[in-house]
Amino acid sequence: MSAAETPASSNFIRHIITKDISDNKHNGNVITRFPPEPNGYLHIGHAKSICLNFGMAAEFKGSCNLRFDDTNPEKESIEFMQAIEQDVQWLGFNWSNKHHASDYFEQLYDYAVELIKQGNAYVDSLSAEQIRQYRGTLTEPGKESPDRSRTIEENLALFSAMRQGEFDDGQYVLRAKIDMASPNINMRDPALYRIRRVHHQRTADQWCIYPMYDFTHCISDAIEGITHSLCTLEFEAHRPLYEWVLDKLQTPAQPQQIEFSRLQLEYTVVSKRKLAQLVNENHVNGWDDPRMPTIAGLRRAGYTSASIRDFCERIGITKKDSWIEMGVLENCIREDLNENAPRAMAVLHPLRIVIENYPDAQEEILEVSNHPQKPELGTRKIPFSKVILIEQDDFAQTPPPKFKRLIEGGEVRLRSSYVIKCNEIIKNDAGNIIELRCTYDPDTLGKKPEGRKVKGVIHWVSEQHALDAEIRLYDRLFNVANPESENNFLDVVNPDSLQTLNHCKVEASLANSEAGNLFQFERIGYFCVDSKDSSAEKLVFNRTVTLRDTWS
RNA sequence: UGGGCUAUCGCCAAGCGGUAAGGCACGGGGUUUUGAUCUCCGCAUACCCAGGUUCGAAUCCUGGUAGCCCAGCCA
Repeated sequence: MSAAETPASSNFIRHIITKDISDNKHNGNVITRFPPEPNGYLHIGHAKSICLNFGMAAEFKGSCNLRFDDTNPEKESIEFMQAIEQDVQWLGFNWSNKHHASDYFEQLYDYAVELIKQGNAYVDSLSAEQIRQYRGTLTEPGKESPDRSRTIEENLALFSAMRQGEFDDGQYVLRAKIDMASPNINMRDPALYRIRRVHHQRTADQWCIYPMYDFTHCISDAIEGITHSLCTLEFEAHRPLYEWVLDKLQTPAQPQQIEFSRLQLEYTVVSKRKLAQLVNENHVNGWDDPRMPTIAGLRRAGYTSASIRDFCERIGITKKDSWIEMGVLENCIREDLNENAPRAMAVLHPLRIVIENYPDAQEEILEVSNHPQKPELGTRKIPFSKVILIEQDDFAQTPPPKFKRLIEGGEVRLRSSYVIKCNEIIKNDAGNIIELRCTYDPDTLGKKPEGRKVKGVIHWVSEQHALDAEIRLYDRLFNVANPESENNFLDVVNPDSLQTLNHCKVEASLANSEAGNLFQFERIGYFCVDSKDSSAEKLVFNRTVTLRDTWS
């Protein structure tokens, strides 16, 4: 894991923690937490937060908790919790402790009672709509609720009755008594508890009142002894409230909230609501669709956890509103796979070639290196025979300038094999090229041809030995850099984000591949054996990313 | 036009008063049985703008400008 390595460049959070340690703040401890709400799958933006929280803890010999912020049962589920745990672990991190905000419901209730006893919270009977009106605007102060002057005894009785289920949903709400004229709208008597008769995935029907984020999060942090509560920038305006609550209550610790900017990645969306919509309206095939920026989607597409960690390291941590180019993410997986993925040959759009001077029944077994720069990755055996398949666009009847593949009367190198020459083009009645007649030079296996230069090298498979495969070519999900800025982001979904090729031919050695295996199909890109749909009977590969292409 | 935050190369990002790191992208050369990889070279007299302090400013001060966040009984 990269956490132990010396970072190439630092960030402001590391500076803060370093200084806190040298000041012996929090007794020199570093305890962080990753606190997702289990209302969807984790995405690449969460990966940034996970790497930061777990990374800082590891770097400073501290600890990091996983905490489910499960205070809004309407949207949450066990399925999401399980997926989240799996994704965090897959990313390579282990939490010190696993908690749930719901573990603290009883303590939270007691703290709320304490606030009421102090005169710092009250039960309000205003409707949601009235509260909104009373709140004022950005430029005008709000006005106080008539219930603000309720006595402590009344508030205590009412709050208890709220818990006992004596009121309807929405009839009352517990509010912090702060300042209805605060220039920070979040401080205008924010709601702390609401009545909601919803079955909770963990506490079942034990509660009919649920604490709000602003009340729950700071106290949960304090209970767990969190020292540095790292969150995204939109919570910046909530920090005064976070501190207000902890200041009023006698909590076991004084965590410090620090905000950083959330990840924005071009050509995708990173909002759980929108990702859920893509799934629910079937624009993609589930949360783990390889086009999704979810951890599960990236994993299924073939991204390694190391590449995602590398990405998070490279983009850095700041408070700037920044947009990361998709090329940065793609570059991370290319770098990993170039280094580690064994090579193989696959023909996506086959064109038949008959080698006229090759003996009919002959077949040779070629021993081919799995990686051109890493002999330690071994070799594999590839059969060569009279009829082979090449990529349709590796032949051109009227070649464009600088074309260095096969042309009529020209020669080309078959990767890891012989040099062939095209003698004749066979077309069908419709005028389409259906076959090429070639000859091979038997003296070019493993050596350069005599007296001439052959520039092009193309990949191929032996027709009779090749395996059928379905290959899924994925492209960016959206065709504009910032889909979120559209009136309706669904209008800019890329209709060609998935192209399924059903009659591809791959080399025979791939018969033994297993779900999740990664390969570089030479000259095409990196591909992953699909973890759900691939089988021995029907191989299915997902394109993770193309090779860099400086020609076309 | 309330409050908070941010502004360094096309995109990220170091820098914390001593004279602009690095990555991605891009351009060019070399190697190469992947137009891949690898490798070499180039790529901000300049840090949102305008003043000021200083021997010296991206870093400090003053005043602007632009962008982002906040008016859920969501998180």
